[in-house]
Amino acid sequence: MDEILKEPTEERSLNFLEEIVEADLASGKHMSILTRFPPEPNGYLHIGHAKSICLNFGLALKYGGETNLRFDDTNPTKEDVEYVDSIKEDVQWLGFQWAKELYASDYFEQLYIWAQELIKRGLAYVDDQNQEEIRINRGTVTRPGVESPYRGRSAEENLMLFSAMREGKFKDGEKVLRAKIDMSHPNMLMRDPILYRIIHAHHHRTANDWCIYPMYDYAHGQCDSIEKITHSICTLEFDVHRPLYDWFIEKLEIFPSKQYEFARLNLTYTVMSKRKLLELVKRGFVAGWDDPRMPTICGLRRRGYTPESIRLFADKVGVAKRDNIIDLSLLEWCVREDLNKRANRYMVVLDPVKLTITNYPEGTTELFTPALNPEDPAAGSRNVIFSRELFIERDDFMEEPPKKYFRLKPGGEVRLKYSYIIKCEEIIKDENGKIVEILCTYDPDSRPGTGEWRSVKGTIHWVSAPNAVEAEVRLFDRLFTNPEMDNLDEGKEYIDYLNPDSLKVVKGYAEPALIDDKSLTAVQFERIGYFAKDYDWSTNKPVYNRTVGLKSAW
RNA sequence: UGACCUAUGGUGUAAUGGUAGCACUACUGAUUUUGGUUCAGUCAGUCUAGGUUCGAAUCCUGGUAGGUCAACCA
Repeated sequence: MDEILKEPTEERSLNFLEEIVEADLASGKHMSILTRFPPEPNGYLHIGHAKSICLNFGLALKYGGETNLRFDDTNPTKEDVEYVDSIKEDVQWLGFQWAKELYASDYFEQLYIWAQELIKRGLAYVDDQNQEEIRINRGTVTRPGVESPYRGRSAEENLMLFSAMREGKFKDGEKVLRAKIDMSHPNMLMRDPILYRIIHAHHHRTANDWCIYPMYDYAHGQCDSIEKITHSICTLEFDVHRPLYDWFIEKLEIFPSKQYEFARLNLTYTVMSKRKLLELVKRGFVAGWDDPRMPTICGLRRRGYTPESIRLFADKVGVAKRDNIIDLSLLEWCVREDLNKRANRYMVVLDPVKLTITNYPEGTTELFTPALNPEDPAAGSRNVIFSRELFIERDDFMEEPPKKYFRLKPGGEVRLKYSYIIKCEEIIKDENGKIVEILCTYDPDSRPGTGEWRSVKGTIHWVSAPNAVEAEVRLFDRLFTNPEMDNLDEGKEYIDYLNPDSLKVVKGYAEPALIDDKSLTAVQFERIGYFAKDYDWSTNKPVYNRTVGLKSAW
């Protein structure tokens, strides 16, 4: 019994972050861990953030720690509560709960006091140079910078000026507070980085309390430190910021949070930059941030992706420090993997052609009760009405079929899913040669549950023509046609790769049971794909968004 | 003509000085009332040149390639 209970846990090696955490826990450096997810509320979360969320929350969950949600709101000109709300909703939808909801702006006063301390110790100064001068005097990556003429101001003068900055005595850009480090440092970030700049703008939380705002580098590490974050995980491009992160913590002698970097997620055929996504929305190429074609969490949600599938994906992509570009097919596999287990099945015909069973008695119907989901017996069953006149998929019949075509062909037999075997006897065409009706006969002895089971090569889906309900379907395809959206052809912009066929709306016919489906996940249209119920904004009629097609479904 | 980060099949990711493994993709085959699922299998990899070592994907050095950094963005 014990052996049965002892589930042979999947042998899985640790990623480098888990190794660091385990080492820190083992050495007693930390008794427990605290991570944080620190979005700037200036846009909606996307699948790339999902990786970061799963990493931060997942690490804490695995090692019995906690995770804070902290909004990095140090730039009032870009941020908005709209984004704060959507971020909270998306993190929760993904299935994570933060220990504390915090804001960098909660710490503005403490940050200000620490800045005064740096000034007193001769480690910071007020600079009067304008933006242009500061930029030029910073030097280049190959040439050292030039020290500011204001670098030698006394602590008293700096304190006075800094206080005047806070009191609003200066206009935007007139003065900044800089750290006094090394203008010839090989790392550009260490060439007297700016700590505070003047921005007379309304902040979504502190309103007009402040007109000076800390820069990312001055705020982030100290915020981590205040919260006693043990492992501050961010993406690779912040690697060069780490010396600065450590510099402030060391000089201020505060809790030694440590920063670790991992490679951000890239997906084929997908743009991940918030700036570009915002442009897609603003220029109307998509209906909004939650357009089902968007890689945003809310877009994926409307598309029918489950939180489980996204978490599975985050797990599958792994964590490392090398740049990567994940094949979209991995994401699609994760979605199918999850949905296959939980999606209810329905028959829907998207491109109908009429099929009449000539030897089936007119005016009679039959009821079949197939399982809603053969992968999950607990899902129950549904009623499917069978009749003399059906719709089948136009694709499921070929007059001149190739060799390995298993579906309906002249003189051929095929099983109608859940019901009888039929044989194609005659084709009726219109004056243009288009097939308008297929006449078949059925084998009454092939009824499931009666007599001996007979196998035929092909099984096709169908709906009863008199009973079918209309189902509007949105067939989404990838938004872009280029596999590497960060690696474009010369002279082209990402917008040039927009896929004109990314959205196709089709009116199909569905079995009536679909209407009553109450499941919260996408359903499977048999032999077609997974579809999530959505609503057309103007008509409020249900429409079905294609989540992902079935793998090689014809 | 700088500093830092990185380099394993087509794509990701393991192997921490000792048999290069796993997943996705592609392709075979078996099962199947979804050409789905499931199962079995095949193709395919250590950037390069030296060095250390009995032994190197792993350590060292040089080279090459890619990435990051010169916002009062994060």
